[in-house]
Amino acid sequence: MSHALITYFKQISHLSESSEEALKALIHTQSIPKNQDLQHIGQTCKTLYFLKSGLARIYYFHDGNDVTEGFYEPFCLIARAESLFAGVPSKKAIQVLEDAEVWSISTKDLFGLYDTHRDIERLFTRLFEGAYVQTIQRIENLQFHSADERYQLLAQEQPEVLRRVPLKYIASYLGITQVSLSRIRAKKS
Amino acid sequence: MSHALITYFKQISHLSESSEEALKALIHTQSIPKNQDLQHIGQTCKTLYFLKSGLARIYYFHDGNDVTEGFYEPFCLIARAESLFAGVPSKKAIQVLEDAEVWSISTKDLFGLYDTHRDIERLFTRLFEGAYVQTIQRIENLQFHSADERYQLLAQEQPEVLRRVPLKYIASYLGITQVSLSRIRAKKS
DNA sequence: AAGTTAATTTAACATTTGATAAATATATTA
DNA sequence: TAATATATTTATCAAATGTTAAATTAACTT
Repeated sequence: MSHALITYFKQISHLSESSEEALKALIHTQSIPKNQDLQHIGQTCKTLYFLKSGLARIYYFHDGNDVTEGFYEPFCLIARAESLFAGVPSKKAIQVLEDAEVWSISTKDLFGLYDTHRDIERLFTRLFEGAYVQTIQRIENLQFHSADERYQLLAQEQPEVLRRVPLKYIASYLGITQVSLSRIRAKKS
Repeated sequence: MSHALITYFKQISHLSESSEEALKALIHTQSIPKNQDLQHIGQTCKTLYFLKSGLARIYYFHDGNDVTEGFYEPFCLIARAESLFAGVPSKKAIQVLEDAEVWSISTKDLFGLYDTHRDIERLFTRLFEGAYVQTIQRIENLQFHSADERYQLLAQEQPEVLRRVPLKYIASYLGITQVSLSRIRAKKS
């Protein structure tokens, strides 16, 4: 029986039959209702998530304000890498924005497979490299584009987010206030 | 004879005697004069750099303007990861800001050691994880701090940069104009 | 050292974005 | 459906940052 997540993994990096089975055994599936946290602020990141359906965000509080760090669509690796790799509690939470089906993998279990299954190690190294590259590109975006341009870029890269996510979450992701975002949208139409 | 870079590596992650030797054999040393590019725009990243002395930056052009992406001090991994991991030419260059001694390692040679020297693979995975974590933290900084706050943060984290780097490079790193930066500094004193 | 170039500061004004509050629209619940 | 809570837009004014140009300072060259 093929597993959609494993199928996706195999597009990223080759997996042996045995690695495929070993990895499949680690994947848990959960249903999470809209607006619920998948991981809370203060927990150390020890689980990797992938959405089967729905939409999620990572958020934190800055001076009491809710700030969205990123939006995540199905099959995209969701993890708080700054906590995972530093081994410290995360100031960020993962929240599901719609009723969602979620796949999760314990990092402890996963890393335990690295010694005997190098292809699995390679796969996840690749996934994290991809996430790293996206993070670099996001800096370019934040560093030298106006709020307006950042909005256009989001519209290009994650159009679903604009359609399905409340503006208040989008505004902080773009680094502006809701009011500013509302103005930017008003100019378009 | 101990090699300063290897000594640094061993603080990050354990290396066997043989890995230490294999790695040492890959390290090249060069002297680069002030303001010279170590890698040019358009080249695909195939070399990792570490400064023995001096100071460097990664920069690119946005709408004809020189934008500094980051500053690098001795022993810090310098690479254009978005090019290395995607295998595409980089829009960014690496420039030395002072006369510098540079260690370099070919990624092809390095990756060739991964199969036989897992501790080397682990070491570099760690180095890139560290760079990734820093990139995430930089986003937090850019996303919700004023120009003033971003300047203070740089002063805390890389005070040497403020002392030794021309303001024009610092301004674009902070995502503001030179004139704005000058104003911010004027307020302090 | 004088002359030249480059870097930094200052000033004046324009534009963008923030803050606050009120008005409107949309979604949720009894 | 009515009532209530949430989300979004609009308006006004204040603050931050951008743009351009000129003045000053520092660095480099002959």
